[in-house]
Amino acid sequence: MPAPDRPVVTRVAPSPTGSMHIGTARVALYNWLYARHTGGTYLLRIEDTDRQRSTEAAVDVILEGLAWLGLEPDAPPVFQFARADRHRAAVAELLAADSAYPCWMTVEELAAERDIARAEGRAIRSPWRDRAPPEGVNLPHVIRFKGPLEGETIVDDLVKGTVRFRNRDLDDLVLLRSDGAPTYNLAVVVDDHDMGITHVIRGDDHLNNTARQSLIYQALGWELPTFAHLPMIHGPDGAKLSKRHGAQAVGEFAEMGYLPEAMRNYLARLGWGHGDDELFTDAQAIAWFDVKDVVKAPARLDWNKLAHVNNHYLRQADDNRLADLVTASLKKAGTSLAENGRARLLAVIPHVKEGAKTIVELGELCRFALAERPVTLDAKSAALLTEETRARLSRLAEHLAMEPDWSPPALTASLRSFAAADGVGLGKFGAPLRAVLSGGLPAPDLAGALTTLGRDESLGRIKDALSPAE
RNA sequence: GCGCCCUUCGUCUAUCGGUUAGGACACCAGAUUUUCAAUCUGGGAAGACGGGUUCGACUCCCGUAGGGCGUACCA
Repeated sequence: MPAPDRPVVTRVAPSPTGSMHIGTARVALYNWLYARHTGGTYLLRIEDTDRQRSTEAAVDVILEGLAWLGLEPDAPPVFQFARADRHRAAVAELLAADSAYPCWMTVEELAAERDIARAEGRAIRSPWRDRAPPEGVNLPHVIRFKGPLEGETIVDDLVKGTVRFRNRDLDDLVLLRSDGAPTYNLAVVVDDHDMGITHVIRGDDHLNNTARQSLIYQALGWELPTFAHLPMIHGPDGAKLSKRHGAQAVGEFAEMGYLPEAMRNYLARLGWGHGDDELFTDAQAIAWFDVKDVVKAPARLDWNKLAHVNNHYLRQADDNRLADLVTASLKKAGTSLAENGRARLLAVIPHVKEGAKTIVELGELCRFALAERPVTLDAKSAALLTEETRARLSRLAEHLAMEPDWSPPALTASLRSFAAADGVGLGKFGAPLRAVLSGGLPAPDLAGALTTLGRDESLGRIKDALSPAE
């Protein structure tokens, strides 16, 4: 346990695989929240010891993902691979202290031992643990950790509580591969120590590793950090979250039109709670968050709730920002804006954003306003234009043209007064009016649609529909 | 096989031995109505199972079942 007066240092340590799992995003968020809550520091380490998969592009995906989420680290990232010499030096220390040993087992021998060990229900053991080196000196070998065979290792986890492991169930893990490359379990310990990490907050898929890592800390004579293992995020069906559940990577959520602040709120609430609070600001989350309140059980991703949270933030978002996002989203879908597109977007967004769950959906709701005259009507809309409704729309156009105040309340009143004057209910001309204004695309209420389009465009669209193209 | 973790409404959660087990999303019904949505009102919905401990258990202990993770010269 770190000294209580030492300032908190947390870290998120993803491996660059080409995408950033949403679970990683939540781990980052919790580390960030805890660091902010305690006035500590939040760091990033790229675990790039797997040279095959670790590309610059894969690293960028992580950096961009964190930036998008607003969870950038407080210092430049540490690259694990670059610290390989330091890791090897730590192994030299372990070797000198008789806490590690070279192992010359061949892959075949290892496979055979694995089979026997499994059959006997025990951990694998290397014969080289207590044996002198072989004759031929330069044979390839790995360096293994020499852990205790008796007693138990206790992990005091902030989330899971006290977890006990019998040391005899723990095998002597490989520290250095036969090519001299450090392994993950060694590297994390050395890096977390060197980076001064006080709280290791990570996915609970690492809980089993923790016992063996604790042993390494002890062998090196280092103070243990506090551990907190977070449950994983599953798909709606309870299985491990994967592509087939709709999305898995942070970038996919961004592309689908979720707002980063919505993701933060949703992810924070998934596996952690503060009474009945559902929607909260970053400041509130920081004030309330504590790792010890994290739930123990894995949580399932719920698209409905995410949509609800996203809608909440969409309503609050600045319209200019939304216009930017919608523009980008439409562009991705192959629609580029006309010259007055920006102005039209800004006019329509306030009227439709309450009904949108995502940016993509918001874009769909904006489409009717972006259409160029003459607006093409879909079949259903065209069918509404009978002789009778045309005549009524014509009278309505005259009526609206005289309306001095082109605002929602005035237009609502105007539509009512027209209905009265024409001796019909709103239902008689509401649908056709909507049809000629929107062409059949989704649109807000009539007054909202008229306001969005403006006087000229609205009257123009009505007029277009009255003189059908021959 | 062995080891470790987990288990409250469909989902996310509250409860920290004594509650009519609360909230949110979703769902259902109704209201509103110019489409869809939004909005408003109301409703149904839970402690996996079996043993203990206790005056009292969702809460503590044990077992069972189910799920997850690990068991790599991946991370």
